[in-house]
Amino acid sequence: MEASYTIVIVEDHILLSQAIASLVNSFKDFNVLYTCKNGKELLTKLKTPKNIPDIILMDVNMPILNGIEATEIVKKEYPTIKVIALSVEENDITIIKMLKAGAKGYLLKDVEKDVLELALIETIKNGYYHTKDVSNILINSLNSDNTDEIQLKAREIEFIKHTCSEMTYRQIAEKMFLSPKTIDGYRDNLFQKLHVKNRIGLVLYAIKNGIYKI
Amino acid sequence: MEASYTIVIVEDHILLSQAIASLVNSFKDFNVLYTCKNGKELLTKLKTPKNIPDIILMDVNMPILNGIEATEIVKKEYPTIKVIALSVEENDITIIKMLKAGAKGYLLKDVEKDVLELALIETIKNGYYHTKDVSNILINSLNSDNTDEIQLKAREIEFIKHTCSEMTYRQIAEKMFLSPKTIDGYRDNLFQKLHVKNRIGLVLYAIKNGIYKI
DNA sequence: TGAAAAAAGGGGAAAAACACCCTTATATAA
DNA sequence: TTATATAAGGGTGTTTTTCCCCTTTTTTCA
Repeated sequence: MEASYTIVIVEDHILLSQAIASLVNSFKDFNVLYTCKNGKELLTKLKTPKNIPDIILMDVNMPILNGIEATEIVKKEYPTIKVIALSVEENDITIIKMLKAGAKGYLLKDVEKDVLELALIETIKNGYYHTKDVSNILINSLNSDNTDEIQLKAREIEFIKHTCSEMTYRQIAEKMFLSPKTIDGYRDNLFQKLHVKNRIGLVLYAIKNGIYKI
Repeated sequence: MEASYTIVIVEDHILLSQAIASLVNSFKDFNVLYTCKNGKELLTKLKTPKNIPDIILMDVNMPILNGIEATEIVKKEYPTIKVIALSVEENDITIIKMLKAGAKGYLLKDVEKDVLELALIETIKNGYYHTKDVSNILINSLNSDNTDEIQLKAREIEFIKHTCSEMTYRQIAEKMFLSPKTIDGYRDNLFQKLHVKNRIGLVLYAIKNGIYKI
């Protein structure tokens, strides 16, 4: 029988993308339709009906259009496509965000290839696949109500970015056309909001959450 | 003819490791002997003579024993094995460190698979392979004498780590059983040494160089 | 072994960061 | 339409950081 399912890989590192493609192609019943470098490229591709796959293997950290945003759009526009997240990120919040966005599974990049194959099979069969680790994270996140997203405003993000660039608050004030006193307000506000003690806490938060890239 | 060359892959993310293995096995004339999760595992494996490969594809950022240290040891103990670095790291210093350690090539993880194959072929044939980008970095590094390694002392690293944990200098002084004034000296010294403007620069440096892990 | 370099400690002052608390528009939702 | 939230701006005072200068002690090495 010709029961082969089509996979699309979205991953910004081409070599890894092609390597994973090679692996997936070695699985019985699965073959890779094409690969993409980021979410934007994927959305362009999907506009052609013959480019609609059964499953998308989606990296989370990508430039231009990241995995979370891309998944949201894909689920809205092509609800039949199943998305499996593939990431090095073990961060609870990222995982939850990705699942909220509509991913049917979340695989860490240090699983065995058999797990990947199983995830593909199960997702076709049952519509989803979760490893034990991810299930645990999900359960924990339901218990503790840490789901309340800290929502940062564009202006606050701008401020944080400048802080990360070793600028003094006075310099930031000039750059943002605000008085140093207003900048003081931004800072005080963020310290409280993000539960940090000082500028360094801000920088750490920014790096953790992808606001500032090293 | 039976002219097949053996490859070992050292990479901490198992799925990627196996994916790259699948890719390399698809190349004519190359096949993967085995894969390792880190440098330590590699060194254990290499003790058995039949586990000596022609080429090692070595990730740079790994836990336990990283690519740079592992390469140094491999080159010393098994000088005939050729090491090719495989990394997402585009950082000049990392690349130079890796090449100094004895790597015969440095590939970024966003090259095409053909480049990987070419690198393997060329390394067998000529003993080395460099992409244009890496060659440029090498040339630049020879011109500018930024080769002078910044050598941090254990005590300085301790200080930086504390700084990264949102501690004030007074708190650090207590923790390190030093007077706040001595801590001042550490800081001033490091600012100069690492060419940074303030604490934030220190934190950024620490994260970039793996001194402080987020 | 004696000079040089590095580590440890410090004084004083200016600048910046931090904390707390306030006003005034301006939306925005009940 | 009146509460309520939110964005922008600010005052005052304390603490911490930063900078530039210095001395003493300990290592290092020529």
